[in-house]
Amino acid sequence: MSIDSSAPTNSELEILDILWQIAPATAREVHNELGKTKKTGYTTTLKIIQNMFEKGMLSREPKGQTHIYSPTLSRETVQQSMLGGFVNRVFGGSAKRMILQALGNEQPDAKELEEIKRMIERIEKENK
Amino acid sequence: MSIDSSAPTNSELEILDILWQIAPATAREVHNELGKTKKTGYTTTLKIIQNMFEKGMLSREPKGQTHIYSPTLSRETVQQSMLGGFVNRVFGGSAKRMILQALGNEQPDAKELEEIKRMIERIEKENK
DNA sequence: AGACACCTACGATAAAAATCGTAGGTTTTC
DNA sequence: GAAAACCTACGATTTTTATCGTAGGTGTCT
Repeated sequence: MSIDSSAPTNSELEILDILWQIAPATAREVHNELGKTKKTGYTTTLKIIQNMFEKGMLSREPKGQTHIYSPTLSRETVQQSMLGGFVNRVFGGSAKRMILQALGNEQPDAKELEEIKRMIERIEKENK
Repeated sequence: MSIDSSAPTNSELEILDILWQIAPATAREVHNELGKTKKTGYTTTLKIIQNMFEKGMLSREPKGQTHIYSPTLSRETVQQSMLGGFVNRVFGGSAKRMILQALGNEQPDAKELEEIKRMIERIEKENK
């Protein structure tokens, strides 16, 4: 068993990423988007989408002879749970260490730093 | 091909985690540590360690009839590259969005927030 | 020397993920 | 209404990861 059984695989994440932008959409539409950066067959995309539906990651509605798919979870929800798993696995559960490393390595620009600082100050006020 | 071909799998990461603490160490020693939280056989641990050696993730030296293993990359280096891959895959490359999400969800305590703020201010000074 | 304990290497198996081919059904178009 | 162009479902294959069993070597203890 995996650490987070609801974590999408990389291929699933690519599909979610597209669906979060264009949902509701058919498998064909997802595949066309995917085709811009990937060269796999249509049935491959379809199969992964069907697997995701089986797992409950996508919902679907029939339309004519095809299906229209949508993600069941929001981008934020999935990001949050994946972030939690990642921090646990890679940073021993310490979000602080992960953030410090990200700040050190990714060199965010001044505007981004300000935004992060504002976020921290807001949290500090809430905790007071 | 995966997005980051040097990314350790979860099992590999568990072993790295132990080796970063006790290296240099034999497969048996790693397995004993691992046994505290996992109940897999010794040959399983050994096989993963051998695969990691094949991939270049571990170096080893013979000692008597056994081998002594060490990670070839530091914890910080691996964390950094995994973090980069994760931000790309899950947050579309935006470290800022990832950090904001982490701050919002993980509820770090006041001391940690201060530490992060100090880090930001240090970076801001460097950029001036 | 014989028994026991330990080690390695190697291949077998299992499970999960990714990929594709094919068969069979609509819809569209001439 | 036949042909072309879609669609779906389903199974087969490949690849990767995880797991273990077994065969065989080296050393140790009595």
